[in-house]
Amino acid sequence: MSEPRELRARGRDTRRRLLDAGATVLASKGYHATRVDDVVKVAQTSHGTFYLYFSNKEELFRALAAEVAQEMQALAEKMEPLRAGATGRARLQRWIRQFVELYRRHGPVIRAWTEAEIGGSEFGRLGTDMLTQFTSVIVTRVDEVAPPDLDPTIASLVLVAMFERLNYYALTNQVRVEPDAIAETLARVAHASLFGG
Amino acid sequence: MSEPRELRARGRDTRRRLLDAGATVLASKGYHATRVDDVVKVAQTSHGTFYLYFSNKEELFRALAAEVAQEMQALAEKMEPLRAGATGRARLQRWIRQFVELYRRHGPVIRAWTEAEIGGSEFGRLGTDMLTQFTSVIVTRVDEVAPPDLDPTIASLVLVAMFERLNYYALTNQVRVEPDAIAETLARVAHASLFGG
Amino acid sequence: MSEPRELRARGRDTRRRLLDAGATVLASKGYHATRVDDVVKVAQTSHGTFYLYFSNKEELFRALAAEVAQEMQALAEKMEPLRAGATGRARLQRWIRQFVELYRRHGPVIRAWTEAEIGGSEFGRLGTDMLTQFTSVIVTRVDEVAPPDLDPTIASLVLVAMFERLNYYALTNQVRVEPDAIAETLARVAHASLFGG
Amino acid sequence: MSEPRELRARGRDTRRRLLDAGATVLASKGYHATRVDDVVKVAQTSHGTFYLYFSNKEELFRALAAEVAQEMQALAEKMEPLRAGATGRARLQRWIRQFVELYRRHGPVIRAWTEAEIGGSEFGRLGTDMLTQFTSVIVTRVDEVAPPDLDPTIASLVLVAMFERLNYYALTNQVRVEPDAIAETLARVAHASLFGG
DNA sequence: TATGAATGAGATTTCATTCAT
DNA sequence: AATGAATGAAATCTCATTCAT
Repeated sequence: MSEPRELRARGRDTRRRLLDAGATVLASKGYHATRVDDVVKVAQTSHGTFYLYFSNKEELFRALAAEVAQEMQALAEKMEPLRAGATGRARLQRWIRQFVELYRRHGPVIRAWTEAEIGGSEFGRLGTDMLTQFTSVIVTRVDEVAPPDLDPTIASLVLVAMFERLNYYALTNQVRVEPDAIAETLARVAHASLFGG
Repeated sequence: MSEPRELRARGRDTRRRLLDAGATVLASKGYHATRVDDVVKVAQTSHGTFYLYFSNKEELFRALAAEVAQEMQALAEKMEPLRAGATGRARLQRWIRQFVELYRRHGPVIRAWTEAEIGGSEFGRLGTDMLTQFTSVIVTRVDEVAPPDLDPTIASLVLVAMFERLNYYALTNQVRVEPDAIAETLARVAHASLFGG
Repeated sequence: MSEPRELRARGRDTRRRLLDAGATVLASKGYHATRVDDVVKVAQTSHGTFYLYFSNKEELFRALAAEVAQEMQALAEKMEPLRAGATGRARLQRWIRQFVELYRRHGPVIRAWTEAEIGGSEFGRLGTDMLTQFTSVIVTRVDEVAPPDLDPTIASLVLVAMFERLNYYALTNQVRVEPDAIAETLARVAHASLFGG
Repeated sequence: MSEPRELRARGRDTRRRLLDAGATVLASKGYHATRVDDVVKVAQTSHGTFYLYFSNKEELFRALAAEVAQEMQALAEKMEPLRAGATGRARLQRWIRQFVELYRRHGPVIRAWTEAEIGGSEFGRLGTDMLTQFTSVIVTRVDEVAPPDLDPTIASLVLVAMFERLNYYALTNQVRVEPDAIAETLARVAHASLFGG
């Protein structure tokens, strides 16, 4: 079914259009409220074509998620060791700035994970896994520097939690905050929690 | 329609059962996937009865949300001024401990807000409003003590973000973390970000 | 889902109407070509109602098949020992006459089994099982009287084959044959094949 | 459309491959469940190509049926006059043996006729016609020898019914019966019904 | 106050056939 | 002669809401 047929240029284009349309609709309606109908309308194609490329709605989002997961994984691995001092904080801030950028581009998909988590769909599990994996890299870094009385796992979860959620607030709510301000504040709080003020 | 008819004891009981059932189902399936059918099954009553008490599905969740909103408002107002030092941190931790407890009881509804936010339902807006209101109290407290180079609004958002999300992770994911450990870590990070290590 | 809810008189009536409608449509269109739409039209009800009683199309036919299977089983068990001579043949003929009657009433369902057999649906398997069971009773009777050089199993299959198919031809094709003539010829051929002319 | 264009060797080959694929799929899925998609996959060609050779799905099956019909007609005409006695029976058995062989090769198509009969498709009618024609030859032979109190038409239908169905049972059901055993039993029963034991 | 039954709009999915290269 | 891609009509199924008792 979903056995990835060899695609010619046109086919690849259509598939891409469907993926992009999926992301767009996801952004405005959320996972559960997204209709295949909306997606094909945005992609300017037909129902039939949709099922030519994805065997169902969930698969479209899995494909979308896989793309994002890959980027997140890559970003996680780019995180350098944490360091005290202004230089260390600046370095952390630069990394967070990239996270903000990534969230800006893929926030809808990441949010959709969360939404799908509840109810135990395949897709939701993918999100949980991603977060877990992402966090585990952070744990490594935190572990290297955390004071002995701070549990590195919980601390890392706190960091990921605030990274993710603040970006979420910034993206959805009226709260108009500049990406740089976000990154700065996050870096400051994260750094302070590990190395003190 | 929804103008609360005078209810006898039996009626009040049925209504209560429906609300509780709503919360239960919300917890396991999330907002969009919750079916009236599930709710009435759990409440051990019928479709017809449901619509005797709520004019539609959304109204049930609004009622549920109103209850939670009230508790959150009360908790926010109980937040005392923030103080440096071990005593200040301990006091903050006690307050956070109460938040953890509240989240433990009402997490599903809070999560559902988030889920419903996307797509712009009435219910979703209610959640946004709640968070905004809740945050605004925090802002007041943070404003009293934040160093001049820290934006109190963003900082407060960071705090709310990490409060909410860490609890969320703790409640959904496999991550088995004790309520007290959560409160402690959150208090520590929050305190450090405002007063230094 | 299909857990047989307790049905009140009205519900039982609707369910019955759907079953009868199913049999009617089956008769005119066959299994694969039958549309839920046709069924509900004949039953004078709605799509929604259909799925209140059967969780899908196949289940309707399974229910129908179960009813027929029960009648067939009962008829098989009513078959008396086979005997040579005019009396024996007359007795066999009376039994076959009942089979003809049964086929006249339930032919469409029996035919649908055959149609569904190919492709391996649940429903198809039910048909195979029924035939097997039905045949096995015949085998018992044939075994009591068959000459030593006649394999009772194959012989019984031949009998069942001609019983079923002749009725089928009579019911579908233009071939206008009277039920009594069918029963007589079948009895004659069956009797001759076991006891000679 | 379907007016057979002059085909070069390559075209003939493709057409043949499609016909064979059609028979294969028919065998495993039955008429109604056969998809053009399955056929072209087995034939290792494309949708577009399919419609180059057949103007629609039904036409493929008509072509297939025509081939089988021709063989059946030929076999029917090869049936020699029926005779009493061991020699006559042996002769009949040899003919039936050929029928078994034919059914073994073309059973799927013959079964598909039956399946398609219901619902009144062109293809189904073709099957009915074929059976009628086939039976009419048998009637001629039976008429020559049937005792006066046996209706030759019904008797012939009985014979055809048991020929067809027993082979069908043997081919589909688990019933493992040897071709020779089938032919022998069929010959015995048929012969007995006409000439006595 | 309660409830079993019914409804129908709308969502997903399938597949024969046509198109464009 | 061949084929990858596209289409859209039609089918199945879901579920919030209303009805009738």
